[in-house]
Amino acid sequence: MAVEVEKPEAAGRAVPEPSLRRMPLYHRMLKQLMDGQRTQVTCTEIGLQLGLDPTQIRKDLEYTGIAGRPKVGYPLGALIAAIENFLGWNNVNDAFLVGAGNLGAALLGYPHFADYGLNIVAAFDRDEAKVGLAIHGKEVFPLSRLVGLAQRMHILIGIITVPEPAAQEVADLMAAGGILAIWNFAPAHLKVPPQVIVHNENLYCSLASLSQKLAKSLAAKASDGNAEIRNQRSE
Amino acid sequence: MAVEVEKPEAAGRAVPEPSLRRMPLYHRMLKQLMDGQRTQVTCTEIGLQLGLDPTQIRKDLEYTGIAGRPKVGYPLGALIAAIENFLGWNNVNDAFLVGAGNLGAALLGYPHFADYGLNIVAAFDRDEAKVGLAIHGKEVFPLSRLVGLAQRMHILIGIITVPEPAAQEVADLMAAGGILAIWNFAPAHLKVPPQVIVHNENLYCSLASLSQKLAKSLAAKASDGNAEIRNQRSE
DNA sequence: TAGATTGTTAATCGATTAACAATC
DNA sequence: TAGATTGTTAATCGATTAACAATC
Repeated sequence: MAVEVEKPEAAGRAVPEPSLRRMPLYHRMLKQLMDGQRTQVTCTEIGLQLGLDPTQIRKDLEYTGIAGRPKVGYPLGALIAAIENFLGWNNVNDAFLVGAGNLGAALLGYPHFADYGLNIVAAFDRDEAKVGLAIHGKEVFPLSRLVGLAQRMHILIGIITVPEPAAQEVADLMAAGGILAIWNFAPAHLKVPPQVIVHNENLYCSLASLSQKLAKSLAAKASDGNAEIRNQRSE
Repeated sequence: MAVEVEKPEAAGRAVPEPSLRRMPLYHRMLKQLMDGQRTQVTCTEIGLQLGLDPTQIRKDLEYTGIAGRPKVGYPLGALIAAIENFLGWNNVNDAFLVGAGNLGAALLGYPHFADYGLNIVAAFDRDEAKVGLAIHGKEVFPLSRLVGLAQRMHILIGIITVPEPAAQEVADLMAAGGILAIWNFAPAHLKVPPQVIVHNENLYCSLASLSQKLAKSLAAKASDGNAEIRNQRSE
């Protein structure tokens, strides 16, 4: 007998990455409005504040399931709650961080991650000298204990802040420990099993984009300047 | 007399942001190949290694001005040089970093930024206790000296690693100091003059995207599991 | 030559933006 | 009512992917 498998409604249609990344911007702005005794907010207002198109915001907010009222806008409290619910900030995930160097320590000390669904419960490092230390209140364990502890504690999120050459090995350990989402700060292309989600936070990529734009803007300015000089001469 | 202003060729057609962000990935991979005595490389090969489409890579590489040869590929050394030149990594820009906290210190200690066109020459902080310290060899100056020093040293890049409430004020100081590109790590929407480029590196935005995907993937899995149970029952 | 790869043009896909009816 | 805003559909825009001739 052929069994009709229902399409899991949870899968639904994937939310566009840019929309996901704008959600926290809305959330922060709305929280600030909330402090000012407001109860309603319109897309026009959010757009003005954040420099975004109101239509785009309306479409983004639709993903959260909130309903607004024409001319009035969205109820502020309900909207904030809808965003938090949509992003899964209500059920906080425990996470392991591997690589207790400068950047790792900075993330361990990052404020308010818990408000954003992330709770870093422990750090790991290969360096014996770091093992046993507490950095911003999080204990550092030896790398050898990563797989076992991740399995036992049902850890789902791993953060990689090791140097590039060690990144793949750490990713392998995380996958072996049952971790399903990796936030990777090492400039490396990780190979992971298909069920594991990887998010690369490669600062060199961001920097490349910034510096290329700066170079281009300077070149344009220099060119404008030259044109101006030519124009003055020809007058 | 109406003067015909030539369109500055430097402006050209803007390079897509995704292409810019892939450049460093190519660069790193090619550098590694270079160590292995190779002299040529094809898009097929790069694509296989990085999990990208060869056609996309070919289009990206076209922006650097490199020319390849059918069946042979691109000359490795020339390609690396073309990428570096395209991204402006040959002329390194001096930068100021404001906010010598955890994250700021991590960036001050970030390795190889100079190889990627960025040279952080000084840090600034409002905290008197930090002023005068050297963090990873970079001296910390009081915030009050930012504008003057930026002007005198012709600094073009500013990095913001202060807490959110101070970010706008720091951006204003940077703009006043003649800085043209801001790499902003504070979760704030900065208002800057039109000539200033802002790149936001908001970790909460990345995290939101990651955790929402994880939540969705878990929901799908749970739903699959339920479907399986239903199927077993119906057999 | 045969076959793989480049360079380039066309088709597709997805996100943003515009248009507009419904409604408060 | 008049006018602003939501919700939704269509048009536009830009990036990715496919197709294919040129060529090594």
